Amino acid sequence: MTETRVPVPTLERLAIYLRVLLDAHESGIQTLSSQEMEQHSGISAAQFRKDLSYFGEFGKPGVGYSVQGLIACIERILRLDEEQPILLVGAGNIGSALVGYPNFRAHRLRIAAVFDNNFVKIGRPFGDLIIEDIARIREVNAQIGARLGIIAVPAHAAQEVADALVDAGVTGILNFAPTILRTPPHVHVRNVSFLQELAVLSYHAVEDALCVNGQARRGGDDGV
Amino acid sequence: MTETRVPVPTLERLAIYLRVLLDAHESGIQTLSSQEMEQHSGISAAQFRKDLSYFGEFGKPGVGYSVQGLIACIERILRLDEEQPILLVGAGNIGSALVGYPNFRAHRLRIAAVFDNNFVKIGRPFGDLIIEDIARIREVNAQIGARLGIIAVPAHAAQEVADALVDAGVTGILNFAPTILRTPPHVHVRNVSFLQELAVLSYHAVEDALCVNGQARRGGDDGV
DNA sequence: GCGAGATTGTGAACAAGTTCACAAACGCGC
DNA sequence: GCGCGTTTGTGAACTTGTTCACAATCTCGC
Ligand SMILES: NC(=O)c1ccc[n+]([C@@H]2O[C@H](COP(=O)([O-])OP(=O)(O)OC[C@H]3O[C@@H](n4cnc5c(N)ncnc54)[C@H](O)[C@@H]3O)[C@@H](O)[C@H]2O)c1
Ligand SMILES: NC(=O)c1ccc[n+]([C@@H]2O[C@H](COP(=O)([O-])OP(=O)(O)OC[C@H]3O[C@@H](n4cnc5c(N)ncnc54)[C@H](O)[C@@H]3O)[C@@H](O)[C@H]2O)c1
Repeated sequence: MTETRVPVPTLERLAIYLRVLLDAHESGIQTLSSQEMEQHSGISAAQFRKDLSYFGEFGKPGVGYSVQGLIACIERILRLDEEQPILLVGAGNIGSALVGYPNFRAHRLRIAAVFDNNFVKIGRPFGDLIIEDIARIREVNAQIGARLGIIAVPAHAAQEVADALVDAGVTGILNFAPTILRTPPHVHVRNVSFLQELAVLSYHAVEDALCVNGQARRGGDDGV
Repeated sequence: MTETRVPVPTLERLAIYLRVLLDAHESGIQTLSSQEMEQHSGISAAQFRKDLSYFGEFGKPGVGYSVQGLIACIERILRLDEEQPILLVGAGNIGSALVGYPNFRAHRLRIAAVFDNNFVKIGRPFGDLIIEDIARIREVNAQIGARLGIIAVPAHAAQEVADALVDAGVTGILNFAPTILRTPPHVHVRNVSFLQELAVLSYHAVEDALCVNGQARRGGDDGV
């Protein structure tokens, strides 16, 4: 385990492993080999072991990994070992789905406050919370101390909301709006784009249809 | 342009380019250089050109790319040049956000039918649609001919829904449920996991906080 | 305690994707 | 038409991430 920078794909998979482990724990399974992890996660056993090797040694040769122990380790790595408060901005469709989502709890992620700028909405209940004025975000987060924020506002408002989140002390942003956000270097942004996902599927769906129905046809495109 | 298999990251970026181009078109811009694309998309000019090179030559040296022309080309590549019907399964929170989402239109993606198995919901209106019985999915898609499906049901029901979608002729699935789906090889699946995204952010958010506040502290973890 | 069988952790080989750098292509002004 | 500044398209170099393969480690039964 030579301490290098951890690849992002590894972090993404860590969350998948964690889900599998929680399921296994639920089912009363005590121990899991990398082989079994491959079965359940679809990620190769070698990849699983390599991923963990960035952080230390968690398994026992000949046995596998303690489910409970590994859960604790991965949670610690991902800082999910203690509750992570989150600021949600945008009390619309997406925001609505998120506040009601029960699975966050299992990962100790909690939406701690919701903000909007529509003063018809401000003051109204939203899930367990009351919608707050976006103007008060700094002040509110002085209490909460959240490092994570979610942007669920229309694209044209996303940048100013990002600025407000950063100003309020957030260093990680999950962005649902279809825009590129400009943020200081210490702030991490991850974009969620359903359109992008569907576009990729669209390409493949038809591509494969051609290969299945017609004869497997490759190249042939003149390109001009 | 040697005809090779197109990398998935390239396809993902194609959707981003398309969005930038549509914005530019909206603003009346006629021509765009790869340099300008970098400005707007955050993706390097070289990457942009390399991505396009998988599909042909679309620009003019010394000038750049015709915005309108490139929009048409990328739409054709992503099969977004004619309407793509989509089957949505699960008329819950996520489903609700999706049916009401206006941006799909701009990409010629249309949710053509919604299915659920809760017979309190079946028959009710949902956006512009009426919720259909999941049992009728094959029959309904015989009319529609959709190749794309979205799974927005609880995790425990996701696999059977996936099977139903495949049976109905779908070859691309966007999956919101936190499970690994088992599908035939010709079916492409993309998973959307907010938890995963947040977990990655959680790692970085705190990691960076340490580097900013405390002294840049690396290693030191005993790992056992 | 010791051999058999299982499984880990990891360097080394490999694959995939990104960046570089430059020749070829273009438009424009003269 | 011709040189000049601009920008493309792309092989080659580089970087990053994945897979392989095997020595080292552990358990268990006897
Ligand atoms: N609905 C979907 O299925 C879907 C899918 C993909 C992406 N998105 C994107 O997610 C974002 C949110 O989508 P939605 O459907 O929830 O939108 P929505 O219109 O339902 O909600 C947006 C909310 O943001 C609030 N808002 C606007 N400007 C604000 C500001 N400056 N500060 C604070 N709040 C502000 C509005 O008052 C509204 O309550 C959009 O960018 C959309 O493109 C939505
Ligand atoms: N809500 C969120 O913010 C969120 C976030 C991330 C992931 N997800 C995931 O997305 C999925 C949907 O979430 P949601 O909040 O919309 O759930 P939901 O409970 O609001 O809706 C689920 C819908 O699926 C229907 N359904 C259940 N079994 C079915 C079956 N066999 N066939 C057809 N329909 C069936 C239910 O009747 C219900 O209408 C879940 O897997 C959830 O884990 C949700």
